[in-house]
Amino acid sequence: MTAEILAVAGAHMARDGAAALSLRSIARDLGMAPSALYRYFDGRDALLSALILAAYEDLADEAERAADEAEAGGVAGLKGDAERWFSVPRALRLWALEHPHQWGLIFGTPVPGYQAPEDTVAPYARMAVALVRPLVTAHQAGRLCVGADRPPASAELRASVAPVSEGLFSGMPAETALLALEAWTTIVGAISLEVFGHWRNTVLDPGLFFEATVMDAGKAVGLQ
Amino acid sequence: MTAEILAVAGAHMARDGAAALSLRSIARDLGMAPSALYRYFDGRDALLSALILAAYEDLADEAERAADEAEAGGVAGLKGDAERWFSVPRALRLWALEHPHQWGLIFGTPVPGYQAPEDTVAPYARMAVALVRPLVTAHQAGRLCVGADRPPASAELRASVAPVSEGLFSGMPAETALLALEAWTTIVGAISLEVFGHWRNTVLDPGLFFEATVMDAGKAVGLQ
DNA sequence: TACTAAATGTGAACAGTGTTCTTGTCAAGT
DNA sequence: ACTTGACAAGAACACTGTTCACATTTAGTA
Repeated sequence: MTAEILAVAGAHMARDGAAALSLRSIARDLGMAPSALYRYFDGRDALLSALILAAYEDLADEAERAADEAEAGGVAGLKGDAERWFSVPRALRLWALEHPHQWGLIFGTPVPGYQAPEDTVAPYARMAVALVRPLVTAHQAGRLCVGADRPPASAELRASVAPVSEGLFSGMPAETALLALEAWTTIVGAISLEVFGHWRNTVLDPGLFFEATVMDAGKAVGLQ
Repeated sequence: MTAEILAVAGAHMARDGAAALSLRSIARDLGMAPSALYRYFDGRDALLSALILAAYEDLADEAERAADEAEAGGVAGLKGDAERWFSVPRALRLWALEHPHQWGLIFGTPVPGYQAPEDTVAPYARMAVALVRPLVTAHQAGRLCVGADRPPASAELRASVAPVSEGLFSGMPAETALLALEAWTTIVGAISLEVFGHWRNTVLDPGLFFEATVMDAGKAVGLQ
């Protein structure tokens, strides 16, 4: 039953966005009284939180699926490093284009009266390791030439990215973590700008631009 | 009177966010009846549109002020190219941190029932030229070494960024426009990720990370 | 079988919202 | 003196989230 409520709530969200989510309209679609929903969720905010969590999980699943598929292409190099690197960002972008409102739920304006529950850090981490997996495999194969002409990062900067450096890139130079974070920043920025409609009359082929952007970011991290 | 309404509406927005903006509460603060507001704005959406436009203008003013100040430091090179390049992004970030809700209004989830009016393209363009000004001055001084080791962009890709290439970088290689757009993507991504709270337990010093990110992006465009 | 207790759903009510419409007032201009 | 317009108020309508008291069903157990 909880799942059924979540399903129709998700459908409403996908069609009208989070701001227009109405408990009464969901109840109408389910043939129930509005107050009946309170047996399963204590209020609109809780329902929205559940939807946000579901969006995180869905996006993380998508990222992992893309990473798995890229690795299945042959870690040895049947697919190039660049191609593997691109697969997760492409999957994220396609997911975002298919589910713009859910993307906005995760990376857009935070919804008021809602602070990210601890449950979102798990899917967020899954997404991060999926994105990063091609980088560490390339590093283990000795094909990641870090910081071509980049001066070494300061101690403060290295300390600032320590969580990522130690969590995702242990045993690798801190500059790699820094540059990977910058790549992540660029990827999220590119998808958000496109999904939120900022490329109008600016970037005529967002898909092409996205590919070039992600590839340049990958090169900056050390991929060739 | 219209200005007065906008003022208290802006105050409400800055405190509670756009989703919580209430016509009745604004009317209460003004000592008026809610219906009286309809003399000046035809509905909540129109008022929100005015606030969005005001946010665009404010942000563009800030960017231009920063660019002017950077140039006043001496175009000849009293300030370095890198320092000039960083000044506008820093101003954007500080503005966003001071006005997180207005930043969300511009670069966050699009508000439903609102499509960007034509009026926003003017401030958006002002912001773009302010950001780009240090790049073109560096180019004119012959200090912009474009695409160090980057292979030339394909014809389709160059065509895709033609609006920016011809509008902001006329007479300069299309790769510069592409890389500047990528830098813009990174800047917006970095600010949004920080303002929307995604650096929690990830980037410990967002200011430091932002500076490094923008500098790396500038170097990618050809600054040294 | 009879009783209990939990689970589930209903309906009315309250406070709040955006919006519209009718009415009223007040000031300026012929 | 009369009209026109701007400005504001108030009531009303259709919504919204939320709470509460009350039914109804279901399952488990003495």
